[in-house]
Amino acid sequence: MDHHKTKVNPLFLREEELRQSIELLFFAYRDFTSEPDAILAELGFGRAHHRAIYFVGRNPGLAVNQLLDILKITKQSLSRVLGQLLREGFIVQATDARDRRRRLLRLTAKGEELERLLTEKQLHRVARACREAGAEATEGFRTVLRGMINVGDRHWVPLDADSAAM
Amino acid sequence: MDHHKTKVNPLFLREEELRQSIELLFFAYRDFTSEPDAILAELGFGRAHHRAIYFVGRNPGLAVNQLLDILKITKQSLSRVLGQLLREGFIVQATDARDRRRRLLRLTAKGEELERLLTEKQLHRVARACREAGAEATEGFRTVLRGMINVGDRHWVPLDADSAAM
DNA sequence: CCACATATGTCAACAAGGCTGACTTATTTT
DNA sequence: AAAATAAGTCAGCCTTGTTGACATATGTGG
Repeated sequence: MDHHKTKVNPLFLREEELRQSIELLFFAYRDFTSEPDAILAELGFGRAHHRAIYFVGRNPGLAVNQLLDILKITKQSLSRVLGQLLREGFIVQATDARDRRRRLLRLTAKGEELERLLTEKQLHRVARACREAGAEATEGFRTVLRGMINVGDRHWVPLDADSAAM
Repeated sequence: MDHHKTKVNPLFLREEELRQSIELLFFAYRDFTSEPDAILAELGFGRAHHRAIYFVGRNPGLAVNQLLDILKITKQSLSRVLGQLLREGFIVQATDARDRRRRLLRLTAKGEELERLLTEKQLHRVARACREAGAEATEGFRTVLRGMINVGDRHWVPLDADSAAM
C-alpha cells in the first residue's frame, strides 16, 4: 500500500523481512492460543490456568517459586489461579521433605486429563506446521525461537531433543 | 524429571519435541512483548495500543473493519484503545471517498515516533536471533510460523520478502 | 424509492488476569 | 537470636477482553 525504502541495514535482514517476522509471530501466537482459550472459557477458566497446568504437568514436583519464575507474574496473580486449581482438584501440593517451606506441585488425574485436552490442539497445530515445512525448517524454527528468549531463561528449554524441560 | 515414553507417533515429531516447541513459543513470546510493555506502562498505555499502532503504521489507510479482522477482537474493545489514540493525536482518520461509511486510519508523526520506539526493541530481538541462527534457520522459522496461522489469515503476511503486508 | 445490509460509534456492565502494597506464618540460614 | 526465604492472604487498581442494546450514516439490490 505504501512504498518501502528497502533499507540496507546492519541487521543482516532488511527491516521489511523483520517486520514480517514480527507479524508472523503475532498471528501464529494468536491462533495458537485460540483453541485452548475456547475450551477454557466453557469451563470458567482462562489462559492463565492453562499455563499453570501445563508447566506443572511438564515439571512434576515444581515449587511455587519456580512456577513464578517461569510465568514471570506476581505471586498474587498466580495465587488466584493456583488456588482455584487446588480447590477444584486439578493440582495437589505436598510439603517438600528437604525444605519444609516449599510446596511441590503435581497434577491429579483430573488435572492431567484437562492438560491433555487443552494442549492437544496446540500439539496438532505445531505438528502440522512442522510436518508441512520439513525437518530442516523445523530445526531452524526452534533455533530462532530459542535465540529470542532472554539468556537467563533458556535453561527451561533444553537444546537437545532428548532431555526433559527439568 | 519424569520419564517420557518416546512415543512413536504419526506426527513426524515425537511429543517431547513438540512440547519443547510449545514452550519455546511461550518463552519467546513472553520476552518478545516484555520490552514494549514496559515502555507502554510508563505512558499509561497497554499492549493493545501497540498492536493498533503497529498495524495502522504497516497498513496506512487501513479501515476499522480490517483492523478488527487482524486483531480478532470486538469493535467495543478496539474502540476504547483507538479512541484514546485518536484523542491523543497518535492516529488520524479520514472518510473514504469511495465508501463514505469507512474511516481510513493513518499514523501522525507523533504516532510514527511512538511506533518506532516500541517496535525497535522487537526488531532488534528478532534480528539478533535470526543473525545468530543463520539464513537457513531464519527461513525455516518463518515457514513454520506461517504454517501455524489459520489459512484464512495468511494473506496478511506475504510469502515473498518484497511485498508489503497489504 | 424503499428495504436491507454494512461501517462505525457509543453506553453499560461484567470477567480475567495482570499490578502494587501491606502483612502473616513457617521454616531455614547465618 | 536475627535475618532471609517460601508461601499465602486481603484489598484495591488497571487493561483488555466479553455481551447486549442501540444510534447514525451510507451503500446496494429489488
